[in-house]
Amino acid sequence: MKTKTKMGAATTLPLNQILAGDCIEVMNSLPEGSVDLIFADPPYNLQLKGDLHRPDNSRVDAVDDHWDQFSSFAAYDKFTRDWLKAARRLLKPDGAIWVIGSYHNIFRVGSALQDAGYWILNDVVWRKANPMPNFRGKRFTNAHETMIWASKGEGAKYTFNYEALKALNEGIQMRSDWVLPICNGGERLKDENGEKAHPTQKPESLLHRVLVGSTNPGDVVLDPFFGTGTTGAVAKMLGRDYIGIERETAYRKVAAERISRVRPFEKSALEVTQSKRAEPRVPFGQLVERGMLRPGEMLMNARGQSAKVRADGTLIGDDIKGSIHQVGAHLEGAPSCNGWTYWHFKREGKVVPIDVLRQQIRSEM
Amino acid sequence: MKTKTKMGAATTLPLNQILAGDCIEVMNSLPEGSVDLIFADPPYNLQLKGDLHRPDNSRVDAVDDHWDQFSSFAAYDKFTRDWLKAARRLLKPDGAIWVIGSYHNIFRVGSALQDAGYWILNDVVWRKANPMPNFRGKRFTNAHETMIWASKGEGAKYTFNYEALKALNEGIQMRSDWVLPICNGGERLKDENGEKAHPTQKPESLLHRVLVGSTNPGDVVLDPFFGTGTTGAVAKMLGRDYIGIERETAYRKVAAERISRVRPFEKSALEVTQSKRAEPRVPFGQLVERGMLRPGEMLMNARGQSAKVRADGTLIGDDIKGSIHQVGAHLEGAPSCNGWTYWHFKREGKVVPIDVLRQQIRSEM
DNA sequence: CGCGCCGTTGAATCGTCGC
DNA sequence: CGCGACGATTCAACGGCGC
Repeated sequence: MKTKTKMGAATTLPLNQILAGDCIEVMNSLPEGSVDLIFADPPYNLQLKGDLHRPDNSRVDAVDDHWDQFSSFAAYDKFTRDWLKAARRLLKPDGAIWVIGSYHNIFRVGSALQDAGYWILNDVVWRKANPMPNFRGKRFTNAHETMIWASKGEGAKYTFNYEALKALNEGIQMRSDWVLPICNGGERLKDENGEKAHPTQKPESLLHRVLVGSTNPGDVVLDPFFGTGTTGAVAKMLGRDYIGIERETAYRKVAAERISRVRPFEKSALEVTQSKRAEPRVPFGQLVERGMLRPGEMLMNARGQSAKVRADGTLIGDDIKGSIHQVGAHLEGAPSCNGWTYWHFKREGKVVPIDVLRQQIRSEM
Repeated sequence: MKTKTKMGAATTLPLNQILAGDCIEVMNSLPEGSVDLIFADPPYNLQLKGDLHRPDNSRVDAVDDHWDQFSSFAAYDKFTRDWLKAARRLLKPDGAIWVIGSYHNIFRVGSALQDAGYWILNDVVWRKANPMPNFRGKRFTNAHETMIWASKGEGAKYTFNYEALKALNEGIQMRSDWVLPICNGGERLKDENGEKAHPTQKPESLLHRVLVGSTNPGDVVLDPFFGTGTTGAVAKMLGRDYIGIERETAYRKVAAERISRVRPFEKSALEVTQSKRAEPRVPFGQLVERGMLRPGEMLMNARGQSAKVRADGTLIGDDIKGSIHQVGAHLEGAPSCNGWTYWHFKREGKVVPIDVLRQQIRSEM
């Protein structure tokens, strides 16, 4: 696994390392536009009675009056806006960000994301298969957390491996609610005393879905609140490069040991079901040029209507000339039409979609 | 059913009526501290542009109504803060509020609630059993909406009928994620032309759970964005008093007719919420995400043929890629194959069908 | 009457490339 | 940046109709 190999705009990108320090300062020291994906699990230490600290570690005396409550939100908002701004600088133009939180902080985070210019693509609910019950019976069992997935701005491109996620879900497109168990059992990291090493360790299954869905092998994934390194561990498994930032020495130690034990999956297993969009374009005219279809030959649609192939790869119907797509759309009175699946030709008595010929060309490429 | 009977702090409370006008002005005309619960379904500010077509080229009937148009986030925020302030004035000290929204607006709403001094009790996810798919394959199916439940402030009392909800949930503590179908079929109200009367009518099952859980019979429930009156209809069924506020004459008319047809204490709404579930579907990909099977690992059939597991939950054999079922069917030359019983993996020298892993997941759900 | 097939529909921020 | 061309893309529920 490579370390310190990719060059950024200004300085070297420290790949597959856990950087020590405050995430905002560290992010500001990294080269602009160098990261494909950010996954962030920021602290949400709001409203925790008895042990309330602001994100800057100053202690909050009391939250029993309205003013102090507001000041606490204001401090959290400032912290959120600051780290989101630093994160935004690091993202490539076509990069994306995931942030996870609960009702204590996710509304602050979502608003700050929108205000900073990020473009929300989905909010995704992690529905915990085995949440902790609400012991006092005063509220609903808090059985989910919310993730926000956002691109760098409206109109920005982003990576979405639609077909791979659909495959993960056995052929049905992946929904915005994910049912996954919380992290426990052997996956839950323990410290020297046998206590859990981190209070909110995220399950690897969650990161697996995030990274399979919104990155490609070789992409750089940054986690500014690395904790015990679930993001790094799954990135390594999946052949992605990671950069972790973590303030606490104890977490960095646990994370480094954990990741060193991870064995990456073999490369061939990382190739994932591809979308047709990724396939090379084949102009319809090539079918004519190659003699797979002859000028003058008739194509048919499902309703038995036909159009004639011309030497330049256009079709001519009763009252329209144009591409396979245009003539199809015209006949259907539809705004658009995929001519490849719409039109058929006859060979040895059988009616075959012309897409078969395109597949043949692609397989030879 | 009573109307205009309860006395507020200053003036008469107009019970079981639909008030015409802007909700902020109307709320400001009602007596302070007079309402037990507010349920609000404000405009979502969807920001839709252009048309969207299904793969069959039919056009999606978008929510493009004038009431959902805002010029900016700032304008939406001002609107939200204003109506939340007016609502807060109306609430009794031990009252509570529910607001529903999607990722377009819910983060603005949640932040505004917190800033106004409300105390969030839960965020509750409505997981739609039958959402509209993502037709272009560019994002996750937007399969849920989010509701925020908040008391008037930290430490305020609020109504929570724990046992009633537990009973509704077959004896298990009610969770923060509710699986309910969207409103269609006979429940969906139509106008004179047979078109849907309102673009975003909420299902009665949703309101049923909200009102059973957070009000008592005789409580006053206010809905400032009444629409076609689902809140009023369910309140009447359950023996609660309602106050609706709605700007659009057409919606008020439909709502009034609808509510007049409601018989109180009908049990039908109860039946709606309790749909018996078949065994939950477990996608094979979950075994991979959860680390029960490793990408790169080999599965075997009874004849000793094998295929390799990939990171997206597909298999790759000698000459075929696809789902566990597809690859199995291919190897057998059969039209179909149950991959769950067909494929086996090795653990500690023993060969085990993968269905064992599926059973394990189901037992955790 | 029942079953299966077909058409319709739902709070949707739903392309990308080349010229 | 605008414009035109290419061409990719859907799940569950319900109602109506035909057999």
